[in-house]
Formats: sequence, C-alpha cells, structure tokens
Amino acid sequence: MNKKNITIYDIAKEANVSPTTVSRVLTNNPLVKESTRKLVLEKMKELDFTPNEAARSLTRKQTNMIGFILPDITNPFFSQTYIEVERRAHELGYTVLLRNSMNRREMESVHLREFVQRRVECIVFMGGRINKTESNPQEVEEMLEVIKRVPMIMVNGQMDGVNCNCICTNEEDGIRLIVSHLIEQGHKHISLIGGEKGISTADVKVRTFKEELEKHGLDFKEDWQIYSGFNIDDGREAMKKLLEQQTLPTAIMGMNDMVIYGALKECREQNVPINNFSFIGFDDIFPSDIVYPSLTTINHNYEILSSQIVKSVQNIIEKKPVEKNITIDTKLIIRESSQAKR
Amino acid sequence: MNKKNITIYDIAKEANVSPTTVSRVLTNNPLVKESTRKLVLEKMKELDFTPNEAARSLTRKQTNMIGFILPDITNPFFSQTYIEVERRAHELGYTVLLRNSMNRREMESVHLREFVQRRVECIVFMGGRINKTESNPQEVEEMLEVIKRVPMIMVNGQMDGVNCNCICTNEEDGIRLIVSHLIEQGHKHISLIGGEKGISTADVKVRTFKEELEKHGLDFKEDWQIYSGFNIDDGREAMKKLLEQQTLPTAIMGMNDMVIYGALKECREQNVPINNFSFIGFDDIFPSDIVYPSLTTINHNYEILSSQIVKSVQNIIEKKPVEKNITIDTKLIIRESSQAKR
DNA sequence: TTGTATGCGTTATCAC
DNA sequence: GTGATAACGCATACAA
Repeated sequence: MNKKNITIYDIAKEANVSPTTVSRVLTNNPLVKESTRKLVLEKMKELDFTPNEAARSLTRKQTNMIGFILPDITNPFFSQTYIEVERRAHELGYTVLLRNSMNRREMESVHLREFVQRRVECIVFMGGRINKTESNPQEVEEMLEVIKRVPMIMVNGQMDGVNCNCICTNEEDGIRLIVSHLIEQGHKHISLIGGEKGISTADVKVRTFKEELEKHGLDFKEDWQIYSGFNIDDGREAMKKLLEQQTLPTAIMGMNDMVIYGALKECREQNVPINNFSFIGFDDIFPSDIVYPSLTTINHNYEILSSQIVKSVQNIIEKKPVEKNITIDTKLIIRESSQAKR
Repeated sequence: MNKKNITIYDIAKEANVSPTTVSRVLTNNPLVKESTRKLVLEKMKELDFTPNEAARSLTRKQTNMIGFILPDITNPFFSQTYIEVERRAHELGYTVLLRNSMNRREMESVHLREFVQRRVECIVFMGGRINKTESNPQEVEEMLEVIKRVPMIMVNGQMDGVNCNCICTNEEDGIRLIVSHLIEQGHKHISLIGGEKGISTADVKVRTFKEELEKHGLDFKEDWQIYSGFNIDDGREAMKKLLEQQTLPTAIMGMNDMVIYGALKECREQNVPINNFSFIGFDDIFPSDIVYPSLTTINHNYEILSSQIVKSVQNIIEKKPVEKNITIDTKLIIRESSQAKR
C-alpha cells in the first residue's frame, strides 16, 4: 500500500456523485444510469482507482478465497492436481491460497490457523494427517475445531471421527487394473514396493494387492512386499532389498511412480537388466512418460478429480447439496515398462 | 464466514475490559498487565475467537501478502523455485499468492490486477512478458502502472523501459560452463536445440553459444541450432529435424532439460543409439536425475535464488536499500549423459 | 495500564 | 436513480 490511497470518496467527489453511487458501479448494480456509470468509470480510470479488497471482504463477509493444503508442490502429483483446481476456481471468481505442509503436522496446523484467520471460504486438504490409517486424536480435535468455522474437503484421504466431504481416487480399483494387466501379461510373481505402514494409501494398496493375488490364485510372498516410503530414494532402498532375495519376482509394482523411478535407478546402479522385470507405477505423473523405459501406471483422471473438487467447493460455499463421498475412477496407462517379456 | 462472528467486543465484554485492551493483546502490546492478558487470552480460547485478517489489513494498511506470477507450477523449474520462496516468506510472516499465467498475457494482466486489488505488498514475476527480447509497449505500460502501486521483482527476465528489481540466473556463464565441459570431453561438433527466437532466455543462450564456439575456434553450424520451443514435444521436434541432417554433431545441448527429455525420446523412437551423442540440459529439474541416461545440466542454485528473492522482497517492503540487479551463479552438474564417448 | 473515540474503505439499508 | 448513514472488525491517537 502506497502513498495517498484513493478511495470511492475521491471518485465520488470528482464525478459529483455520492460514494454510494460509486460503490454501485463497482458492484455492477443495474440501478445506476448509464451516463453516470460511464462518468464514474472514467474517473476511476483517471485516478487509477482500484477497490480495496480487504474493505470489500469486511463488509460483504466473503473473501472469495479458498485454501489448499498439500504436502509438496514440487511433487507432480500435487502440482498436476493443484493447477487444475486453480484454473477452475479462478473461472468462478475464487482465489486459491496454496500452502505446502511437507507432511508436517505443525505446518498443517499453522496453515489451518492462517486460513481461518483469513476467512477462506473452503479448505481443500491433501496428504499428511488425513492419510493416516489411525488418526491422531489431537489432530482430529483440531480438524473438528476448524470445520466448525470453515468447510473442508479432503482429497484422497479421510479421518475417522471427522465427518467431512471426501473426494477420493478409487485406489482399490487402480490396483485391480494393475494386477489384471500383469496377469494377462503372464506374470505370476509380483512384488509391491514402497509406501509406509499406517499410511492409508499404502495400507489400502497392500490390502487390495493381497486380495487380488488370492482372487487369481497367486501366492502373496511376504518378502516381496517391501515398505520404505514414497520418494525416489525410498524406491531405491526397496529395490535394493528386493534384489537381495533368493528368488525374484517378474513384475514390480510401486506405491507410486516415484518409487519406481528409484527402483529403475537402483537396477542400473547394480547392472541388473531392466528387462528382467515389468515395472508399474501409480499416479501417472509427467516424468513417467519420459523415463526409460516409459512407465506403465495408473492415471488419476486429473481433470475429473479437479473438476469435482471445484464443483464441491462451489456447492459447499453456495450451500447447495453436496455428495459427501465422491470416488474418482482411475485408468491404466500402458507404456513400455510392462510389455511382455521373454 | 459463519453464523455469529465473534469479535474483540465479545471478548472484551466477557473479560470485563475494553476492546482496546483485547486489541492490545492481539498485537502483543507489552503495555498490558500480565494478569489481564492471561484473562483475555483465556476468553479468546473459550469463545474460539480468531481475529479477522481483512479487518486487520484494513486498519494496519498492510496485508502481509506477496504475489507470485509464474507460467506453470507443474514445471519443476518453477515449483522448485516457488516452494523455497513460500517457505522463506512464511518464516518472515508473509503469505504468498501463487498464480499461473501459462505464459498468456491476459492471464498475467488478470493476476496483476487482482494483486493490486488485494494490496499485495510485493510482486514476484517470472516468465511470460518479461522474457521477451523486445518488450511489447502495451505490456510495458501496464507494468509501469502496476509498479506505481506495488513494487515488483522480475526473476530471470526484465523489460526495457521498466525500471525494476531484477534477480537473474547467470545464463551466459551456464552456457560457458557447458561448452567448456564438452570441449574438455573432446567434442568439436556441438548442437543447440529448443527455445524460441525472441524469447530472451533463448536469445541469450544462442548468442553466448556462438561466442563460445568462436572463442574456442569451433564453427557455428546454422543447421545445428534449431529453435522449436521449451517443452518435451518441442525437444522431440528439434531432434527429429537434427537427425535429418547429412552430418551430425557429437554433442547436443538443450535450451532446458525438458527439451532434452524430448530429444532422448525421439532418439529411442527412431532407434538411434543414445550413445551416439552427449546430451546436456539446462535447469537441473528433478527428473534429470532419474531419466536414462541421467542428464548433465546446469543447476540454478535454487536455494540461493529463492533466498535472494525473499531477501529482496523483505528489503523492498521494509524500504531498506536493495540491489537493483542481482545475478545468481550457476553450477554444472555432471551426470551420465555427457561422459566421454568412443 | 486501561479506556474512549475515531478511522480504515467498502457495502447495505433506508429514505428521498 | 441517487444519497445519507450505519455497519463490518480491528488498530491507534489521545485521554485518563
């Protein structure tokens, strides 16, 4: 904020009308005569006037802001989701506030508090606390406090004890698509690497994975399901452990694409031919199309996901009915890494 | 904003003090007795009070917001820069508003207008109009209008006729590092692909590239410098054209990493051995460490870059002296793609 | 230390 | 169609 702030009073004076009238043209009130509207607009241009959004928010009791908390925008999974939300929200006149939590609880708390303070009209939450299979009581309580003040949408997660809108990828189905695909390709020995026990997205995948193996009459081999984490290095670590085993699988699924990037890296490091395995990721983030071999993976239908998010946001803000739980179907993207071998 | 908004007046009543006193504890004014401060805080907790940021902004005439316009947050180059800025700004109590312009001028205008309206205290600008070698007069004029109201920092760009703070990567030096490295590796036939004529970052690189070749007594071959764009597909396209040539280079530099990802892809598509060439990118975005072969490239020193951005933001807002033009040195990251061949 | 009065820049409610 | 006037929720100058 600079020097002399010019306000609707200044415009009013210049245009020989009341501040009210100026306000009316600002709000596109049709009750104002065309000629005076023109005059006012002219003066606004002349004086380089821009309405103060803080003042507007104060009186209208709405900020047109929505808050978006996610773990890490440098992860393409999140940026691909975020950018679509931003675009669509913008079309509806909403400004989105992005905050990275780095999956850290204090960060989440700080951001939540700020959002409440700034009176965002809806919060979109991804990652962190809403991805724990067993939710932490303190975190639950905090969420409940927040939800009393501002509506929230949880994306790809939920919290027991927090009744709130959820929009989730159908991860179970994603896993089914993968297993079916691998079996079609003739695989009987499948590994699942990465993720972390207690993180719901990992638990769900492991559970479904087991179910699917059983359904198809395949054995689940404990040693081939290796937790490690969700990042590239975690993928390397898991792959390293896997390669130490006596017998090896022929196909390797990752908790996400990142993990597989790491696995590929580890193979190269150890001079293990990439072709020994079929690799499949999860998320279909953009590098999966450019790594070598390009990665077969599960796509989240980002457009649908983000459009659902924004649609829910809008309905919530406008107090229209909203589906509490929305599931987004995934699709299998087949690339080089899972082509039939030998 | 929900039901009955509770305000400092409600707290005041509950605590039997004046609203002023409540305001004082909100602003950490030390003049308030410890016991009453405690009482007030207690009541605030009891009533679940959160100060209204819009109201605060209005009276204090500061919003603690900074605006950040960049082309596309899904591009790791930008997200890697952005996230560091967000983190550091947050430590200083600033909220950053992120806006994607998709390099589109109208988008930039819309965002600029919104920033002015929301009274952000500083704008950080990347990409789009500030990367044109010849700046558009209308865009210049708009920028001047904006700058009159809110200070701006241009990152990796500038505009003739707009006197404003600039923080730029030393791209010339980056190119020099690359050429030297390639020559050390014994290369005499070097190509530069991607980018777009008229975009300053491309023009600068091409110019420096020519200078460096000459300096080292190598010929600049017109056919080996191929414009196409900055994305993966543009890289493919350029590589395709290159492969149609009679004689081929032994080393290929890209305008950025993305372009090289595309080039690698095209080679595979055409069954051209990757090993025929040394590849070098620019930016060191994260997939460069996981593509195959991992990509030698130029790193922007993201920590230094972002810390400089935030430092400048802070100085500008606090009206301390600021260096108008800051240059950030790059560093060469050597990976597999440029190891000596044959 | 604490309280009163006023301003911040809009919008909304009336009345004219 | 237009104009006073009162909110909106907080901070600050000035008093006490």
